[in-house]
Amino acid sequence: MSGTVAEKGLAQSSSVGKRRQIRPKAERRQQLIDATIRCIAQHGLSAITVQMVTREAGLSVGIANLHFQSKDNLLRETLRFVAEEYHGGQIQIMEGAAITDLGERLDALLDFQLGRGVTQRQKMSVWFAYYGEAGARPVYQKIVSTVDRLAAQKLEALFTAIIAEARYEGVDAKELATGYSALIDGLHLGLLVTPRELSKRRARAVARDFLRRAFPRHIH
Amino acid sequence: MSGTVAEKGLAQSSSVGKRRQIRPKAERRQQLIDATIRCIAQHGLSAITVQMVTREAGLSVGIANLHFQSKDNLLRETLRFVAEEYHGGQIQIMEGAAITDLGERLDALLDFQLGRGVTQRQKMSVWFAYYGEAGARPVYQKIVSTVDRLAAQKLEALFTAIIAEARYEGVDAKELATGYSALIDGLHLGLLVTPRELSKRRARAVARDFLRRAFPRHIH
DNA sequence: TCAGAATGAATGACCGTTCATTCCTTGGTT
DNA sequence: AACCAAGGAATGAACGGTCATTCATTCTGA
Repeated sequence: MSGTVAEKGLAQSSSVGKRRQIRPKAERRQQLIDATIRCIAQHGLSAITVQMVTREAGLSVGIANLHFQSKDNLLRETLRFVAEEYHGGQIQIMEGAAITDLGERLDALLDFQLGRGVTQRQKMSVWFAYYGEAGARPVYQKIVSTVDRLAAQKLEALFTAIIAEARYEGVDAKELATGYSALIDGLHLGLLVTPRELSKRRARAVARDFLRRAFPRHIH
Repeated sequence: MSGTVAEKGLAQSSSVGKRRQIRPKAERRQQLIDATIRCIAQHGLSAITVQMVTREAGLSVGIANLHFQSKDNLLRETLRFVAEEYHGGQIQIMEGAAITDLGERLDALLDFQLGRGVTQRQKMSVWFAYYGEAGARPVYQKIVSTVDRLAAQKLEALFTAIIAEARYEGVDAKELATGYSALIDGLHLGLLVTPRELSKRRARAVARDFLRRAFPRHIH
C-alpha cells in the first residue's frame, strides 16, 4: 500500500512529501474551494469543519483563514463558485454561436442539465446542501437568485424564439420556462434523494417528454 | 412589556410562570418536535442546538435527551414527522372517498401541494434542510424515500385511472407521475429560494398548466 | 537576503450529554 | 377531606470534547 509513486494523490490529499510549497493566492483559493465541495458532498454542510477541509486539501489549518478570513466566507465563496459554474454552463449553451438550430440548442441544454457533469452526486449534494440552508441564510438566497435570474431570462428568450419560429399557439414562454426550470430542479432532487426510484435515463426521458409536449415540432 | 395576561406565549416559549409541569410523554415529544421545526426554519439545520430547541419549547436542556436519547434522534424523528405529515396529506386526498370526480381530485391534490398549509416558509425550509443533508446521511434518505414511494404509487394509480377514463393516448402514467412530482418539488424550491421571482399564484398556474397539457379534458 | 506564504500549538467559546437533585402528581391511608 | 409517601418527570450545573480562530515561528522562492 505504501507506493513510492503517486506523489500527489487525488488532489494532494495524502501526499507524503512534507516539503512546504508556496503557490499563488488564486490557486490556493481554488484548491480550498475544491476541497470544500468534496467535503460537503461526503459529510454534509452541517458536519463540515475547517480541519476537515484543510486536511482534504493537504494543507494546514491556518490556511483557510489566511485566504478566506473565516469559515463562513469560505462557504459563501464555495457556493458562489458552484452557482456560477452551473449557470455559466447553461448560459454558454444558450448564447453560444456554435449551434444555430433551436431544436438542437434545446437538446444541448437538456444534455448539460441532466448529463454527466452536473448530475454527479458530488455536485448535486453541494447544490442542495446550500438550498437547504437558504431559508435561514439570506446571503445564500441572494447569491443563488442573482445567477438564477440571468439564466431564467436566457431560457425565456430561447423559448420565445422557438415559439415564434414554429408559431406555437396558446403557450406562454415565461410560464413554460418557469415550469421547465422547476422540473429540472425537481429531477435533480429525485436523483439525489431517491436514486433507486429514478435513474438518469428516466430523468432525461421525463424532461424530454415535457419539452416534446410543449414544442412537438422541435423535439422528436 | 410585562403583561400579566398571556401566560402562554407563542408555544410557551416566553412563559414567566416558572412552575414546573408534568405532562404525558407523547405530548412532550410533540412539543419538542414542533420547537425543532421552528428552529430549523429560523436558523437552519446546521446551526441548530439542543439549547436553542429546548428554550424555544420553554423547557430545560435535559428534556431533549430524556425523551429522545440524543440530538441526532430528535432530528431524525422530526424529519419522520414532517415527511409523514406531507405524504399523509397527499394520500388522504388520493384515497379519500369524499371526492369521486377524478378531475376534482386532481384539483384537490394541487391545492394541497401548493396551498397555504404546505407552502409556508417554515415547512419548506425544514423539508429542504433535510434534503440538503440527505446526500451525506443515508438515514434521512431512507426515511424520505420510504414515504415517497407510497405517495408515488398512489399518484401513478390516479393518473392511470384518469387516462383510462378519458382514453388519453400516447401518455405514460408512470412517467407523467414522476414529472409531476418533480415539478411540484421544483416549484417548492423556487418558492423557498427565489420568492421574488416566483409567487404562489404563479406556481399554481405553472403546475395547473402541466396537468392541463396532459389531461385537457379533466383540467379547464 | 528578506517579504510574505505557510504552519500548527495554543486559546477560548460553545456544544451535547450526564446525573444528582428538586418537586409535581397520584393513589392509598387515616 | 386532609394527609402522606413513592415514583418518576423535569431541571440545570458540571464535564469532557470539539470547534473556529489566532499568531509567533518557520520556511520558501525570487
